[in-house]
Amino acid sequence: MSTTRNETDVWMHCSNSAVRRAARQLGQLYGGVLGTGDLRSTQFSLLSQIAASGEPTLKSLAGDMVMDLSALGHTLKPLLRDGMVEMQPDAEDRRVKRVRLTAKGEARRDEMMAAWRHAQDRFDRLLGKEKSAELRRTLAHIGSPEFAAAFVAAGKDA
Amino acid sequence: MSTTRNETDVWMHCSNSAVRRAARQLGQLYGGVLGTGDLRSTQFSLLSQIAASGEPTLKSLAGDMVMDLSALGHTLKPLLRDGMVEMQPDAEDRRVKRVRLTAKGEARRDEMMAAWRHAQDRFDRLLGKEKSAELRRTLAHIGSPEFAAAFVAAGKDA
DNA sequence: TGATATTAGTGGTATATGCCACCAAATTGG
DNA sequence: CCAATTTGGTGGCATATACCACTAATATCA
Repeated sequence: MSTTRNETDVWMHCSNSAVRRAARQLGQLYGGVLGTGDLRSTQFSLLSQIAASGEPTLKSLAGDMVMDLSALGHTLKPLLRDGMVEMQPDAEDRRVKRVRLTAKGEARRDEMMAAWRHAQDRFDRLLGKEKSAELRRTLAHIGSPEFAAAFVAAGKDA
Repeated sequence: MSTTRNETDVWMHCSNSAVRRAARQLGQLYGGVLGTGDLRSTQFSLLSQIAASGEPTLKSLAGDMVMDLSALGHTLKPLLRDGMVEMQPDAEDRRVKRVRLTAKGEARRDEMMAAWRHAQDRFDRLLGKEKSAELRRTLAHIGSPEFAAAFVAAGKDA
């Protein structure tokens, strides 16, 4: 009755549309596997990055996530409210705030790890392990500050 | 001062995190090129898909965009308000509503096409034309209903 | 045909994310 | 050391997106 899928579809031409569409799909699929627990898949990502960073400042975390600083602040609010993370001002520079996981946050994240691995395994199997790794490399590159800088620089002339 | 970028970063392991992060980056970069006009890059994508589909029903458009039906409804609201699109009930089936671009919507979209092409060209040049096309193919596959079905089916056993 | 199930959309609520204006703290230049 | 600038965060507002409960219209089938 629809879903005509022809060559005029946007995501065949526009990388931005394509990656957003894929993000929606993966959000649904991973979310389905993670189930309706305390944490959504985006929050799981954020907690994981915080854990990987140690005790990052909001600024550096926003940079790592390629997220607007204020967007990060907003996104953290429910996690603070639910006691998954805590924030405290830096001792050296009183402008700076650092985030870290609470015990509860770590516990919840640990509980989700198994389900996440299921989802990721399924994805890898479906796309092929090598293709999947290659895709992550490409996307990591696109998300890098070097890529952003080069993209902006490429527009200086035109 | 930060951005330590080590192998523990989430997007090296999690395709979902990786694609979301890349989506944020491209949103910024394309958005920067498109400038602060009437339409954001997401709205441009949506208008383009509507144009490509002819006069789609909300349901089929949501399917094409891999978007929740209600999310699509919400996303369309500002576009309706600003007269970019219009909706009318289907003649055959009174449950169904169809969307189409207004003259204004088409005009605005046309105005943005040049800027969009600049952004896309820059992206293609930076990543390499072939790699870029390959990426879009991969992402289109991930966004396809077949992929979603296979992903869900792969979880039936475990 | 009439009860039931399915389908398409709507509205509410919550998270996700960006831009802008603003504030406080720190840095820099004289 | 003080004034101007830069830097890190916050809050408001708007869009993006999901899930749920609900309604209206259609399709099914006994």
